[in-house]
Amino acid sequence: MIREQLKSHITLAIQAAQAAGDLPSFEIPTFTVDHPRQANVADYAASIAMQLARVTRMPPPQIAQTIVKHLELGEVATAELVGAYINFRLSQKYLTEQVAVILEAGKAWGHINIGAGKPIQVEHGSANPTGPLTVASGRNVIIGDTLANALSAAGYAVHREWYVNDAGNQIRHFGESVYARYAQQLGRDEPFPDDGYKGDYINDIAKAIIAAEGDKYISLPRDDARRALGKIGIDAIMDGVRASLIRVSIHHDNFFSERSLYESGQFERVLPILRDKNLLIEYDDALWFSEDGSPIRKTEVRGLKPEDGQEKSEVRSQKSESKEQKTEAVQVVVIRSPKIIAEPSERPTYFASDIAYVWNKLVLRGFERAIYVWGEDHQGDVPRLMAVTKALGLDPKRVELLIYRFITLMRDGQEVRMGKRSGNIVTIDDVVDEVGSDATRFVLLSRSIDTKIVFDIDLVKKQSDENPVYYVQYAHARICSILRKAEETTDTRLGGADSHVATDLTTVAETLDHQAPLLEYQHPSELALIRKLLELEEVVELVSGQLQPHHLPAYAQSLATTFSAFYRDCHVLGEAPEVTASRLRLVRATQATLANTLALMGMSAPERM
RNA sequence: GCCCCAAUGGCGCAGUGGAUAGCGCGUUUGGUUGCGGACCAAAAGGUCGGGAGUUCGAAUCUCUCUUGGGGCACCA
Repeated sequence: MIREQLKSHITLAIQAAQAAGDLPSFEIPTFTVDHPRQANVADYAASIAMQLARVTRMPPPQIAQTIVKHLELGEVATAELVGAYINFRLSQKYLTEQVAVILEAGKAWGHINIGAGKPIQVEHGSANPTGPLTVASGRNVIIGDTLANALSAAGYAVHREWYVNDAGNQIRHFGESVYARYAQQLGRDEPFPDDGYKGDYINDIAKAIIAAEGDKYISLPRDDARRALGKIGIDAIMDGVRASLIRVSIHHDNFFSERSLYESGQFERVLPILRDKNLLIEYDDALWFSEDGSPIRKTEVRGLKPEDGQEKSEVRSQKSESKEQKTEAVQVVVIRSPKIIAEPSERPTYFASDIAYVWNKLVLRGFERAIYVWGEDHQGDVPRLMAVTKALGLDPKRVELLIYRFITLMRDGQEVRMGKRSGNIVTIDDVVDEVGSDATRFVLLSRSIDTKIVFDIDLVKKQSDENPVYYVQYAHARICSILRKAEETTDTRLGGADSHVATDLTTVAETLDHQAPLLEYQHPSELALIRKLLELEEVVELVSGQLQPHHLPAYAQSLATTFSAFYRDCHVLGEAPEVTASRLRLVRATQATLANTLALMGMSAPERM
């Protein structure tokens, strides 16, 4: 990447200056080369001279001058001093060459290799398998999938996983619900459980089971029937979820069963690690994890209100003693208890699963990093997962938890309230049916994960003409139109081959891709466009490094805008043959960049709209 | 009460310790005898919530206050 190149040039210049005695001896600190806030100032700028003022005891402008004196940039760029800033402007020659680089890379343009093939897991989705995929979970999977795309482009070996919560109380309620509907449809007078799932889809599942297997479960003992029907129901739900995911271009490498952590004995094998460190404590008939191994007191039980004033004041005085203590609240969580479920051996708590699961990810499967995409409702669970990761002797930096804020769905000017239990849900399918997958993905990606998104279905539909998603795709379609037109009017200017070869867009594109560069680009709008194309690598670095997918839509829009300026200023077809050919190559490179950006976001790049 | 997140033009949001804080929408005024007008240009619009601190330099880091959102079940 050009930014890295410039950095190493600066480093070399500093070392040369030191060797020549122009700068004193010191260790070069980490520094950055950035885009100036105002693009017309320079392409890149370094403020290293100001950083070095103290260590060199020289005035910053003089340091900058000294560095520039020793800078050898070749024909890549020119350096200019502005005060203590070293400003770089990429040369026309360099920029022109980059178009060939982009065309050569093609679909791989934008791929960088900071990941070096390291195995990394992105777990996303993982909604309870008790109902269809909701639009609320849509943000989860779309964030996760896009990050996985970006990490993959950044050179990591990415594994995409969905964690199926197929154990626990919710699953029991779900099984009971399916059983009740099943029995009711077979004419039994079966009461529907109070905690049951009331959605119509439960009826559909029951109906399908009856159609496929008849009434055979009715004669089984109730608990057995409940379990069996629950399992069938989960499979049915997950089949539906998978179908919904495909519609938004999301693929998981694995659907990991929570239950398998117990059935395989993994959980029982991990537990001794904590026991050996004396971090497991028996209290009140339950098994607890205590981060520092201290005994459990009632006041420490998460969420339990102190029962008398004395304990309460004890807690308060402890908290207010020092600020360090406040931030390091000890994590105390129950692992299993007969109060949660009568047979704790069958299935401990959700947190117990988390323990075995993180061990499974980092140790058994050897992912260097495990990224979790969680909704804000799980925000409170972050400290305990980090605590147990540490307790297992694993580097907590390997676990990265992304907490995104929920979306508010609006329809007919009103907020749509959702709840899986009540059956009042808006599925991702509903939204995709109305506004399409591309718009759904773009809208849900367009803001930082810390920002609540108001997804107004009517607005997204109504505004479609002015919607950024169409603006971006329009730019791509327009490019394709130019390439098509080039094919119609083609002659030898398209690169030596006989003029009848180009029969479709692909052929034109391939011809362009392998053509030798003809002219050096010099129009400001041409050069601005190339600079913008080069940013894709930086965006991939940014998104994968900071795990912030919202930079992608922003870049896509900015790229489309820059292309529009070029389109306005630089006519492509019908110019002098070399000009047309050069600009066609640039247009083609823009198409590749735009298409790759859209692909990272999981969106289509339409040739016509 | 404790924890997490946020506060940046009218609205919605970007912003990596660095130069004159950007983008979209909206508003105003313009632009087509051109490869797709689903387009483009110009203008107006900011004490970056308040205060203190660190730093050569703070929208960005620290502390504090204010306001808003979320989380604080032996639920998942």
